[in-house]
Amino acid sequence: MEGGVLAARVALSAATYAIDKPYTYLVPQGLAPTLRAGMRVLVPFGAGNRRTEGIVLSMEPLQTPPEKCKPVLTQLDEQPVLEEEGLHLAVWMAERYFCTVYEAARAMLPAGLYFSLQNRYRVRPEVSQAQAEAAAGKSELAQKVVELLYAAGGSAELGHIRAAFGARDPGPALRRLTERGVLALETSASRGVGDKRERVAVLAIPPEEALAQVSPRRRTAPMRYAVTELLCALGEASAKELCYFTGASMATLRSLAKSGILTLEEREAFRRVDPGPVEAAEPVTLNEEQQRAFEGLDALASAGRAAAALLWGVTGSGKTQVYLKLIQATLDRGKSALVLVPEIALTPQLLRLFTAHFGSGVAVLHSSLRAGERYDEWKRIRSGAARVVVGTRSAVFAPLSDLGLVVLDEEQEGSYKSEQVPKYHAQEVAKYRCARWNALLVLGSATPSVESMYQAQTGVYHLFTLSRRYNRQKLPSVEIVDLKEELRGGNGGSISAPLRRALEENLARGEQSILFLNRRGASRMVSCGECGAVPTCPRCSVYLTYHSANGRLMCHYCGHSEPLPRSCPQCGGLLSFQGAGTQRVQSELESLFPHTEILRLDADAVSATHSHEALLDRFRQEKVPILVGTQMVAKGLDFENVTLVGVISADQSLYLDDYRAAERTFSLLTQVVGRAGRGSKTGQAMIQTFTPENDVITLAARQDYGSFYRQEIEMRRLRGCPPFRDLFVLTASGLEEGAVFRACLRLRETLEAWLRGPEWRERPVQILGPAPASVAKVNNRYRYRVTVSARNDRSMRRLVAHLLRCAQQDKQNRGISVYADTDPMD
DNA sequence: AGCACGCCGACT
DNA sequence: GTCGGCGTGCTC
Repeated sequence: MEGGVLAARVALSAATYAIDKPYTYLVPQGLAPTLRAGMRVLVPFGAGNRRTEGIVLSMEPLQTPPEKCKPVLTQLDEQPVLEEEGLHLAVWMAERYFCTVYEAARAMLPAGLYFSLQNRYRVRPEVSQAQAEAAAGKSELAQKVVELLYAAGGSAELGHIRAAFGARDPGPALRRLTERGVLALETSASRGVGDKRERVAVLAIPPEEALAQVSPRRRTAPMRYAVTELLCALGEASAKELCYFTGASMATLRSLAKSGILTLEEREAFRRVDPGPVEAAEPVTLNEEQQRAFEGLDALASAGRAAAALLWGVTGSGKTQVYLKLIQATLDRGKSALVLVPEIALTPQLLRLFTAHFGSGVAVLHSSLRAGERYDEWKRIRSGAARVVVGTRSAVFAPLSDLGLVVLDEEQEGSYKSEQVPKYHAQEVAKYRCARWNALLVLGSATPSVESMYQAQTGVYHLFTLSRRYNRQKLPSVEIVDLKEELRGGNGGSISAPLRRALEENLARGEQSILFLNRRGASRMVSCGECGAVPTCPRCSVYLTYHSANGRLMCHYCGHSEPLPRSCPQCGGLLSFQGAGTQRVQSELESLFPHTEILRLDADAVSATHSHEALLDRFRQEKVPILVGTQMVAKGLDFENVTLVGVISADQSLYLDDYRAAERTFSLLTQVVGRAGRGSKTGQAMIQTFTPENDVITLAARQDYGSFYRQEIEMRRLRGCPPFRDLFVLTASGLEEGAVFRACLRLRETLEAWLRGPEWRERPVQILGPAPASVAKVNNRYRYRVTVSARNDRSMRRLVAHLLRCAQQDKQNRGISVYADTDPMD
C-alpha cells in the first residue's frame, strides 16, 4: 500500500434498519496483513464508542482518511466466515427482506460461530475505595455504582449493573466515573462452541516403502507392522482410530513418526452426526418416466446455465430416485449438491439413504442439531469434505462451493419461509444461489404451489412430470364422510360411524390405521352445523375469524368486523366453533376401542421424553394399531402395514383467512390420502368434513391436481393474489392499541400520497387495512397491519424500504416498532 | 437502539 | 452550583 491507508467497510450488529449501511473503519497497521472481507471484527460505534460486532464487507485502500473514521479494534476470525458469494447474498437479502445486512449474514452462519460480547466495568486497581467514593461526589447514581462494584469484588457486568438499577439508567454515572479514571471498561468476546481438535496420522512415505521398512521385524514389532499396514490402506487416519483398530498405543505411533514412516498432525476433529445404521445402497433403477425426467433435468444441469425446473410427481412416483441420480451426476461433474426438505423429521431417513449412496461426503444441517454438531457440519461443508448437504430451511445457506444442483423437495411447503427476521424464503435464496453458480434448481412436489405451476405453465420453469406410482400401485379408495349427517344422527364426536366401522375392520385384520388431525387455526373458525355456511368478509372474499376478545367476527385483510350472529344468517341453524385437539380425539378413541393401544404424535407428545423418530419407530415395529397425529404424520413416511388413513376434519385449514388456504388443504389431503397402502395391500382413505361438496375436498379425494390448479389460478387472477401480484405486509406493534392503529393509518396515508406521484399513478397497487394481525396481541404488544398488493419489483421494494425508514424515524411512532414482510405465511 | 448535548426545574 | 429528567439528533 503506497502512502494511503487501508479501510474496511463493515456491516454492524448495532445498526438498526433505519441507519443500516456499510460503515468505514480504519484498519490499523497490525491487522492490515491478515484482515479480509468476510471476517468479523470488533469496532467502536456511536457517541459512547460502545463495542460492536460487525462483518467486513470489503477492504479498500484510501488516499486520505476521512475526517470521522474510527479504527477496527479487534479481528475476531482467522479466516473469513463468509465468502464473496455469501457477502453478496447478505446484501441481496437485506434489500429483499427489509432487514439489516448484519441480520442477514447472521442468519447464514451457524449459531456456534457466534460471539457473545461481555461488557464489564472494573474499578482501576490503583484507585482506592475512598478515592472512588470521592470521585462519585454527590451523585446518587455514581455512589450506587461504586457501592455495587465493591460489593461484587471490584468488577461487574454491564447487564448486572443495569438490572440492579431497574428503570434508572446507570449510563451517565458509568461514563462520568470512566472519564474520571475510576473505572475501566473491558470487553471480552467468548464463543459458545469451541473447535475440537484431534491427532491425525498421515503416511509420510509411499506405502511400498513403508511396508518394506517394517516387514523384516514383523515378528518382533507386530504393532508397528499392523499400524503401518492399516495406514497404508487408509492413507491417513485419526490416531485414536488407529490405536483402536490395531491395539497399538500412542507410543508405537510416536516411534513410527520418529522413523519417518508417518507424521502426526493436530487437526480439527468434526463431531459427526450419526446417520444411524446404513445399509448398502441398492443401485438406482429408474422406470421409463423417471429416466426421461432425469435425462431432461441432467441436460439442464450440464448446460452450465442457471435454470429452474419443476418436478411434478404424484405421491409414490419415486422423485427421490431421480434426485439420487441427479446428485450422482452432479458429483461426477465435480460439483456439489444441496437437498432441502420441509421437516426435520424427514432428514434422518434421507441422511441414511444419501450416506448409503455417497458415503461420508454427506452433511446434514437443521435447527435441532446441537450447536456443536451444527457448527462442525458447517465446517465440514466449508472445507470441501462434504459435497452433498441435506437439511431444512437454513441449510440453503450451506457454504458449498461449486454448487451444481439444489433440490427443494415438497416445494409448496410453508416451512421454507422463515418466521423470524430475516423473513427469507429458502426457495428464493436457492434461486439466487443457483443464478450465481449457474446451477440447476429442482422444485419437487406432488402438489406444486400454484405459483410454481404457473411459472412452469408460462415457460419460466421447465416442467417434468411423473404420473405413475412406483411399482404401479393403485391409489387408495377415498370416501368423503358428511359430518352434518353425523350431527343430525346425534353423533357430535370426532369419529363418524363410517370411520368407526372402517377402524374396526382394520383392527380385526391386524392392519394399522393413521388418523390425521388438521389443527391449524382450530377453534377460530365459525361454521353452521346445519348448512355448513361460513361467514365471509363483504369486501375481501375471505372467511371471517372469531375474536373472543371483542366477540366479533373480523377480517384480517381489510379490518372489517361484525358482531357474531346468534344463528346462521343463511338457514337459522346453530353456529359451531370447530376445534378438536389430538388429545380429545385420542381419549374418544380410547373409549370407542377400550383394549387397543393408541399412539399420539403431536408437538406435545414429541417434546415430552420421546423423540419424533422413536415414536414412529414404535408405531412401525410394534405395529401399534392406531396413530393419531397432526401435520407430522402426513409427510413422506412409508408404512407397509398402514391400510387406512382418516382425516378427522378437512375443514379447519380450508377456512383460514388467507389466500393459500385452499392450496394448503388440497396439498395436505392429497398427501394424507397417499399415505394409505404403500405396501402390497390396497389402501383406504376417509375424509370427514362439514362441507362435502367443496371442490377442494372432492378434487383432493380424486387426486386431481390439474383441475384444482385451473380453478385456483383463476381465483388468484380475479383476486389479485400471487403469482399475479405480491403482498407486502407492514406491521406495527406497540403497547397501546390506539397508537399502533394510528401508526398504521399514517403508514397508509403516507403510502397513498406517494402513490399519487406520476411514476406510480398507472401501476396497479392496492392498499388494505389497517387490520389487526391474526394474533392481535403478543407479549402485551398489539399488532396491526397494512397489506399492500403490488408487483414485488425493485422499485416497489425501495418504496416500502423508504416508508419503513421514515416510519422508524418518525417521532410520532415513539415506542412503536414497524417492519415489513412479503407474502407471509400466516 | 444507545448515547451525548442542551435545556430546565429541584434541591442544597 | 449540581444532579437528574426529558426532548432532539446522530451513529464511520
